[in-house]
Amino acid sequence: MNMGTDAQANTLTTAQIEAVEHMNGPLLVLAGPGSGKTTVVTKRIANLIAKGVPPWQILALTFTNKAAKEMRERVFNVLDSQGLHGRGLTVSTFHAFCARVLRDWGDRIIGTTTFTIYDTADQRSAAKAAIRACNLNDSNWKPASVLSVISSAKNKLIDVDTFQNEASDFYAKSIGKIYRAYENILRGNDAVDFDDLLLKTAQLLFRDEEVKQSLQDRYQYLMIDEYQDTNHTQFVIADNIAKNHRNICVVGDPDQSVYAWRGADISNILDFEEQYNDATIVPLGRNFRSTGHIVATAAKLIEYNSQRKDKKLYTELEDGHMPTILSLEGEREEAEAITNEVLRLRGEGVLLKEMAVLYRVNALSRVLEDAFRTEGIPYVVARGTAFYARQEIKQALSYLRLLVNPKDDVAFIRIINTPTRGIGATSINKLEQLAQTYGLSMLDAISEVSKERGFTARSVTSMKKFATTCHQWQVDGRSEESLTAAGSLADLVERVVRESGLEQFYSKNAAEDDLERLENLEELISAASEFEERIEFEEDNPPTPLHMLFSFLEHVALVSDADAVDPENGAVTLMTLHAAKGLEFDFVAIAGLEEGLLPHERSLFDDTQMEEERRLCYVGITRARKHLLLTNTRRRTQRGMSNRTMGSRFIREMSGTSVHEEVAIEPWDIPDADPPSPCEQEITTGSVVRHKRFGVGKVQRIIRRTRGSTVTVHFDGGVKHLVLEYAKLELLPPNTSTGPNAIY
DNA sequence: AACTGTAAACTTTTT
DNA sequence: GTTTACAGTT
Repeated sequence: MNMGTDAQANTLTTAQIEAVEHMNGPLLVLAGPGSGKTTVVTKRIANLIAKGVPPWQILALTFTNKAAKEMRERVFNVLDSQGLHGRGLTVSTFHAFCARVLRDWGDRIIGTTTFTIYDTADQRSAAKAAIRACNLNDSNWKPASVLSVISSAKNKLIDVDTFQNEASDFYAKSIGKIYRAYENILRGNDAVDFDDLLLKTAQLLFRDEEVKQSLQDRYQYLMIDEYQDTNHTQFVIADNIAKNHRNICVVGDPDQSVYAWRGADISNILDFEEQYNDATIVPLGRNFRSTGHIVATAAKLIEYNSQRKDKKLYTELEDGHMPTILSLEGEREEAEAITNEVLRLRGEGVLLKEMAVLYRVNALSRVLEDAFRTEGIPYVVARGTAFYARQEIKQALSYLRLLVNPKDDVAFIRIINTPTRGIGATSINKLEQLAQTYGLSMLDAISEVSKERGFTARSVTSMKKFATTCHQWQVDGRSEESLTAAGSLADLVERVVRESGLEQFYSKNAAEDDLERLENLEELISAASEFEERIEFEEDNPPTPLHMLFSFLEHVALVSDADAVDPENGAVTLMTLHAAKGLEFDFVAIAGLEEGLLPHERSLFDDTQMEEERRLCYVGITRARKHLLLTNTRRRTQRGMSNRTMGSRFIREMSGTSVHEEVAIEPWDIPDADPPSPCEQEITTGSVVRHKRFGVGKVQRIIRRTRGSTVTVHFDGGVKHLVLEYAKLELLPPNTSTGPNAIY
């Protein structure tokens, strides 16, 4: 597995050379998949340095830590070969960069530089508390949906004041109130969420001339990768840094924009020419990665998107193997077909680390994992975030967070009684009240706890002991002794795991999952130790364990799934299509090409979302260098229910001279063990069907087409013409009576 | 206060 | 099929 194409060795195309040698002024590189984008970016950075730009004046922003790491390594390699060095060069993710800015200047905008970064679960707790604080019913106001509104506001640079000013209806006004309460909670806890990292940095650039000057002066050259996936707030940050020198280079591909749902604003890349009207534009259309049939298939698919600039994608590589589309009976068979292909290709000498299986939703990984395990094929699931979401890890991290940020009440509440130490819900509520009235953090409020205030003797003792332990950790984390001690971060983490009682708590039972939790805690300690070894710091200014802990917690908060992809591993990678962006493999399998899965059901009725699904599929296809296998099933079990499926429209769109279609199961060959229920029989004239909205009706007429068959159904409420594919009609036994109250 | 079992909701994708 | 929330029991 590799990022970027090395295949082209040292010869660059004219277009690539133009991009590499461009120095000053805005530059837009429109880089199709496999067009040597990473090569161009790395060589361009190296070229800037070779031409005398000090490395520390260059800022390169990527999407994942893994991409940043890879880019940094490749730049350093190029520099090494030229006898140059890149010390001080900043290659970072957008979020990590903003976190660093706020570590330096955060006191000017959020009142602290020692903030905690809240993850999704922490955000949910804060949002719940905010909803409660507004006296709103949290069954009507779901934390998740409220948060998504707040998040998309923040991604558009809309702060609380603006939001409330613009709120006109009851709904928006209520959300505005929750937004404000949520912000108050975060500020009170010295915490930021993911979106705050961007929003607060952008605001800082607006409001604080000194910060703006400092950043503008330092970063004379700005480079942004995956520009099609940046949101408006990110644009504002970049624009403000580059405003004066205008040395901004953005690289991206509108056809690979797959994060609109997360606030990515495709107009950032589409309007770049207008924003920077003297921009040089370099299109890279030649694909160096994939063989001819694969490129042709991808090109064919993406042409179905209407909202796009036509861009030719071509290759001069040989045609190679045809992509195979394979239809299987169920997901077990699908997984088996994929492992079979993996084994076959391994026999041909393809390395396992050069193979990947991609899917639309994480839930699909389970069956695939089973198949890989039974076949004994090494595999890695790219799910970097999952580890840190485990309860025992979250608990350990909460202890660590409280250590560096005593105001973090969300962390406090999570661990004050884990492991159980006799402090129940009532005591915690009372403590919360107490903290509120005194304007203290919950941890600090413990000093005000007493029997006179209505706490039980047991809880008072427990709480005081808890506070003392936390305090001791803080003191030791700052101590001079451990300041220079090697392994101090890992030691600190280990100590907290032990002294918090977590270790003992999970050692008590011999239960299998407790054993696993213990192992995970061990793994957290090794992760800390690994982090410690890797981190770079100025020699004259070694960090205290507490500082190290800050960086570690920040690192942990900003990992992405794709970061878990280990190029050294001799294993097949399993991951979502989203996580696969920017990667490439010799062999790629994409599972679940079915209507409702890819494209996902939530995109079926929205053209814009449908186009994003198509781009996602396009991204998947273009990850493959030589071998591509696309699979689907006739029936799939989801949420414990087995359902019939329909082949993805994308298959139809791709099929043609460049792909090879196979049906492993004949359409009528449905296994006897699982006889068809009435619902699975075909709808014909006279069939009685049920529609979600219109109720039960009788089919009067069917017009069959390869695409978009229509049915005319006589419902009680009238005659309707429906597109069979979309209507999701449920077939009922022929003699069912029709009518509004008819029950199957 | 702590633990146990059952009901309900739930998954798109993620920094 | 999995996770979370809540009610009921000790």
